[in-house]
Amino acid sequence: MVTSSAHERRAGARSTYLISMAACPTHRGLDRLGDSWVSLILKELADGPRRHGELARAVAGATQKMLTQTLQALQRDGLVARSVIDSIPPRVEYRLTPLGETLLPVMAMVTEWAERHIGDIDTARATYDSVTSN
Amino acid sequence: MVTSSAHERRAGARSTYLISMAACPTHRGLDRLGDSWVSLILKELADGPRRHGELARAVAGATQKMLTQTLQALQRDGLVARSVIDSIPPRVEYRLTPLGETLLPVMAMVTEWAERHIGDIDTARATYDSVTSN
DNA sequence: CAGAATCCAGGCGGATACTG
DNA sequence: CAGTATCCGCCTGGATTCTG
Repeated sequence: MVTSSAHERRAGARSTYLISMAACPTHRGLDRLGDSWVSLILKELADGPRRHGELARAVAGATQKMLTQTLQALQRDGLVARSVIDSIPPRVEYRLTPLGETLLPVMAMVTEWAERHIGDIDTARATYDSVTSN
Repeated sequence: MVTSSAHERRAGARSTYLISMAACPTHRGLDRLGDSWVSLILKELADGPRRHGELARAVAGATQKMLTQTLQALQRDGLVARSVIDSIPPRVEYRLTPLGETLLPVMAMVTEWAERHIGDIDTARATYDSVTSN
């Protein structure tokens, strides 16, 4: 099993605070979106279906392992659909499900925010570092 | 140093693919927001300044270590401001910076999406699991 | 009360090799 | 081409203890 987040897992181990956060949808949602390669994959699939190999190239930097793993997680959550056209060689296509498409506007907003403010963050970071560590 | 994301660090280690993702603002933004406790802290600070202890209680489930660590990261990114009113016992207040406040609409949208669709995700997940593992 | 410091298990993700 | 399986180092985050 590849799916449940670190928190879910740990929450299962000890008994406490299941209540306080496990049920928070926002937290859970961000947990998915934050999952390292999700944003890149989603961005790629936003333009239409992609084959496995195409994704591998587009999302360069992701290990093949991570790519498959992430795609499976997205599939499990019903955000991405996988279809096999078995021929030789095999073709596998991934596409957004309708549910997955509802994510695009959200992603767009995050992107807009990030592009607008990433500079401020870098500045703040540089300032903080120079003040702190010298 | 507590700050740089797993990817940044690993990207530094090996030389490849710095190009393809390190610079993507969306990815970087989500990397922050996805940071496990950020959403909960932000949610709390959205209603106004909070003391350390208040946050500790509100974000129950976070270790003291994680709380401090996350707050420092947010501070470094210029999203949260820390002010010390030194008295005995000491008071420390955290509040959103103006930059941090620009995040609230984004968070709101994520929250709305999550609340609306988290059910679908759970359904999809249950279906997937029952099909896969039986 | 706020937080820094240390110790340590367990999980994450990279590299590699192998199947249909 | 698409995907699985195994091995393993490193980082993350929890528990605990100690200051101002």
